[in-house]
Amino acid sequence: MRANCMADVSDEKLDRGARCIKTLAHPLRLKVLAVLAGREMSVGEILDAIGTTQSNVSQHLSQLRDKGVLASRREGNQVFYRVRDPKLFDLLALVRELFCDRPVDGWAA
Amino acid sequence: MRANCMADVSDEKLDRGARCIKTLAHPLRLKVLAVLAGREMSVGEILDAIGTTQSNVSQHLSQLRDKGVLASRREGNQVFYRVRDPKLFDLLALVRELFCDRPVDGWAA
DNA sequence: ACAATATATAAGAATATTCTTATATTAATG
DNA sequence: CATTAATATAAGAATATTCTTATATATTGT
Repeated sequence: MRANCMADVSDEKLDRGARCIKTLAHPLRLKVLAVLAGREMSVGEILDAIGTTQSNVSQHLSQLRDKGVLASRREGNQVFYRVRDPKLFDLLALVRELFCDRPVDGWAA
Repeated sequence: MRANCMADVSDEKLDRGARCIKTLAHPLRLKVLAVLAGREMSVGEILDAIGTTQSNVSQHLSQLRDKGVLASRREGNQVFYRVRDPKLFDLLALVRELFCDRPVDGWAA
């Protein structure tokens, strides 16, 4: 049954699926997820860790939150982001396993 | 250790990872994968199942093959494509699990 | 209320992806 | 070898994404 789990998927669902996957398909967003692995961080901390403009980080964070990948929480002046579901890292590990020659090395050719 | 599996990933590797994920991030390419679940198919058969131009399908198939998602085999006049690693469907199932409210329903809001 | 800090949003320029159209390649057949 | 069928490739137009710059909003402290 596994092999057939994708049969008869409607075009609309394929669109939504593609949009979801697209959410993960950007180096800065992957870096955000890497940095957020395990812990919660404020936008400022993420900004320091990532290295781009404040506006750019903010936009990527919004995108990740809008798609349900991240959750956020305001505390006074700051906003903290976290990965909503740790299964996400299983997914990313699977991506590596599938696309990498030598998984230990990280993302591959 | 799981939560930290993405720490210290180089920018270059993030780029490659994003490109890999991007390969899956298109409705027509997802549809190709759905259609190819389990079986091997010729370009012509895929074309019939997908519904777009011959050129367009061919380009998406190339992209999927170049990234290692699909493998191809020529037999006389025709070229047959297949999913290289069935783990791909585990990955897609995880995407659904993560992004869908009701997984049974398919890709979700 | 005002200034300072942290974050978000808007608008458009820069860039990348996708699609369309036309043409090329490859293999089979008469 | 000319023709047909199947698939691939090239070039550019159409479209979508990302980044930059400027500005807005929210919260805290004075």
